[in-house]
Amino acid sequence: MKSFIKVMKALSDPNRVKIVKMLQRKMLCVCELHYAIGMSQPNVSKHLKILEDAGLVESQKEGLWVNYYLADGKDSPYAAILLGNLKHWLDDDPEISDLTEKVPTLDREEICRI
Amino acid sequence: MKSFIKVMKALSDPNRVKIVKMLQRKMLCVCELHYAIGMSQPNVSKHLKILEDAGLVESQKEGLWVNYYLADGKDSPYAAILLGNLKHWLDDDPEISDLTEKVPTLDREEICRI
DNA sequence: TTGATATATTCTTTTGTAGTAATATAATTG
DNA sequence: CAATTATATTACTACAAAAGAATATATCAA
Repeated sequence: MKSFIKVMKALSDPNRVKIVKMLQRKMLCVCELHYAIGMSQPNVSKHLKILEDAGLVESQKEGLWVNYYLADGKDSPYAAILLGNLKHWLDDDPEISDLTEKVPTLDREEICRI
Repeated sequence: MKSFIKVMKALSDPNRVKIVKMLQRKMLCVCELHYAIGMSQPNVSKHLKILEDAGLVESQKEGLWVNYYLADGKDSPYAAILLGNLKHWLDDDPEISDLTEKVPTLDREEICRI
């Protein structure tokens, strides 16, 4: 029950859903999400932690950056199914599509080094 | 986005998940849920309203009783899919199975008329 | 080692959600 | 109509979650 609730709660916040939808396009670091969504960096970090705790997202360090990407679902079957559903869901939401269309143009070298 | 968030929020509460799992077995009235889960009657009513707003549950009056049952999913595709998933999910959870096993024995004539 | 940069954590404030208690509504029965 | 009963609503309290600000950690570069 607990792990199911964790997944549901993690996906109950619009900002976290935005993050998930963006990560569907490609792996992103914190500052790219921070820049694209317009959320504070600490906030992005906290939301990513919640998504990671729920088994929806994984991360890997790459020097100074931390790459976040969608989990494969081995940890949580609930997360796996929901991530599968979210592949098609919400694509027609303007707030979402605005963001996901931005993703391919994000260049962390340009965004973060300021 | 809004309707998706509504469904996720509705399913983010253990008590509401319990209600959904019980309604998988059969249609129930408020006092049956109140009695079985041990939650106060006003609380059950409020949770049912949240589930109904999310499109997960529907209701129909029958005299003094109000019968609640799982929605068919015409209102919300998100609700429909999640309800589908929840058919197999959480069946092995002891807290859930204790409740769902009780469902067939619930007799509203006996429970509510006191 | 010092400085710079990306990320994480903590603290505080604000907002939202769950629970309880009391009361209101609505349908049924006598 | 009055009394009863199932459900809904409201007001209030307690707790959890979200955002912002400040600071800490960790890695890289010079």
